[in-house]
Amino acid sequence: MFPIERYNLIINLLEEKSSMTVKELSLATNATTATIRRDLEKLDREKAIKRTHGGAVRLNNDIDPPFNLRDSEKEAEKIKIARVAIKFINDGDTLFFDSSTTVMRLIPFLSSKNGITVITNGIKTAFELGKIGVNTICTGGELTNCNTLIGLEAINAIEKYHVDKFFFSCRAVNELGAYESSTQLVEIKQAMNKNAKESYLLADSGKLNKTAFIRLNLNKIDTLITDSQVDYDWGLNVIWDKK
Amino acid sequence: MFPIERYNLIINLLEEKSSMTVKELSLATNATTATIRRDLEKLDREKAIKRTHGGAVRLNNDIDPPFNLRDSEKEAEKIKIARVAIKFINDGDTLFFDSSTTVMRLIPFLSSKNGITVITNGIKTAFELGKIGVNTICTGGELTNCNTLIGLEAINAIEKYHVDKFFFSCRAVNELGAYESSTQLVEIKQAMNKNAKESYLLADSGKLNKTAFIRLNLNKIDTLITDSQVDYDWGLNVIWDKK
DNA sequence: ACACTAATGAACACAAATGAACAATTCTTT
DNA sequence: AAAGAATTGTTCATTTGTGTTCATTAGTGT
Repeated sequence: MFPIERYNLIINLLEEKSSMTVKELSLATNATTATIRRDLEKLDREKAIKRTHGGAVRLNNDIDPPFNLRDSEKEAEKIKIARVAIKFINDGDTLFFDSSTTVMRLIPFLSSKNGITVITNGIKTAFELGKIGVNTICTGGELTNCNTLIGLEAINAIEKYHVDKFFFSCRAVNELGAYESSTQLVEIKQAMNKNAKESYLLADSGKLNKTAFIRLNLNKIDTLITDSQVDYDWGLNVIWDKK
Repeated sequence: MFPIERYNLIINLLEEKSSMTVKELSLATNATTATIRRDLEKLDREKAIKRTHGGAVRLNNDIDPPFNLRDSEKEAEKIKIARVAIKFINDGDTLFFDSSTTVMRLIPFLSSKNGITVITNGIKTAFELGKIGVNTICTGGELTNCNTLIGLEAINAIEKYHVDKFFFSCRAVNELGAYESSTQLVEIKQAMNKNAKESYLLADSGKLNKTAFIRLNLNKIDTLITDSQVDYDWGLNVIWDKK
């Protein structure tokens, strides 16, 4: 086995198991513990894994928990957007929410509304909605990123409901449409879009005029809400924070 | 368990429970109290938690009081039970978990297993499973208590899967069966019980010989796991924490 | 063919992590 | 306030993992 193969194997094993000892890795790769230690040192330097006394753990793992503090990125913009978006929600509305952090910023403003029902594929979104007593329905599905439910189960759940409004975000937007990073996310959003009377795309200005991996058609999107003035005419209703 | 994993576990537990004693943490992590004290000292220095006499509390005390309150009781018992229960889970098992906090105490011990898949109707349960990289499927449904998914949607999801083992808790147990506080919870648990080869009921000793609103038949329950010796013969396999 | 380099394993002194024991400290109860 | 209980910090021993050095092997370039 070549070194590179071993590195990949180690990374894959760690992705599956979240932590492994040097001994386990040595057994799995047919290399001595000395070699594994050298590998781990290198992979740690390259930030591919996290070295620990006795073995290594996956990195990706602990980025998530401090959710409240974590996504300080574009926080102000997201709140601005939420303050605009909340004006489109009326008492008694039924809503689809995607699992994005931008849409989550709407939740605090929802407590002033009455009789709202939200269907979402975001676990944290559901949790936060539940906390403030909003009538919440969660789609089923497989969990990714500790947060988002995807797959057939999720799509089926979404297709059962027909709602008034769909609020969602994306990775990038341009005149051709909105972009996402995986087909599975696109499927979810298209299913929600299809079964909503109106759709609202929430995207901070940093996402405008960019692309990402896969496109989501904008056909039925009524309104793009963003945080600063835009001049493009993309054939849809564009609203931004005026102040 | 590596030190880093233990640190994360401590922080996660505190995030959920707002305060834990050194003893409880020692049970939960399989480390002696001396080690926990050293950990807490370190985590306090790093401002990740707040050390107190007898244990530790979390720093940002602003999140989800309702869920925490109910759950602060019987912590040590729940962890004891989890330590017994984990022995029944093997690599590659497929599992149903209910949304109880008792079953959640199993999660930290799951990271040492390989190829586990869990289907749950608990949002927090799903979230915690996702964090440690366990393959997780969430049922859909209506959200209650910020945590539990119920209703037809949840039942339908459960009925699609046939698993090896079902782990659950309840409000009370006696010789006639297990009791729950609502019919909807009973429906969920019966659906899971039906589609699992083996079922394990986790109940602290305070729940034994009590009743609650509605009964769940014990027919297919193989094993009751509890935290102290019991003398009753209820015609099922009863296991308790020996030490 | 030759010198050179990368990769690996083996050996070993050193360091980290932990548990156990116990005196000192802090909390609780009366 | 004093006695008793619980928790803590400290020290010590043990286990386990680590980094380093050295020798060997196999591949690379001239």
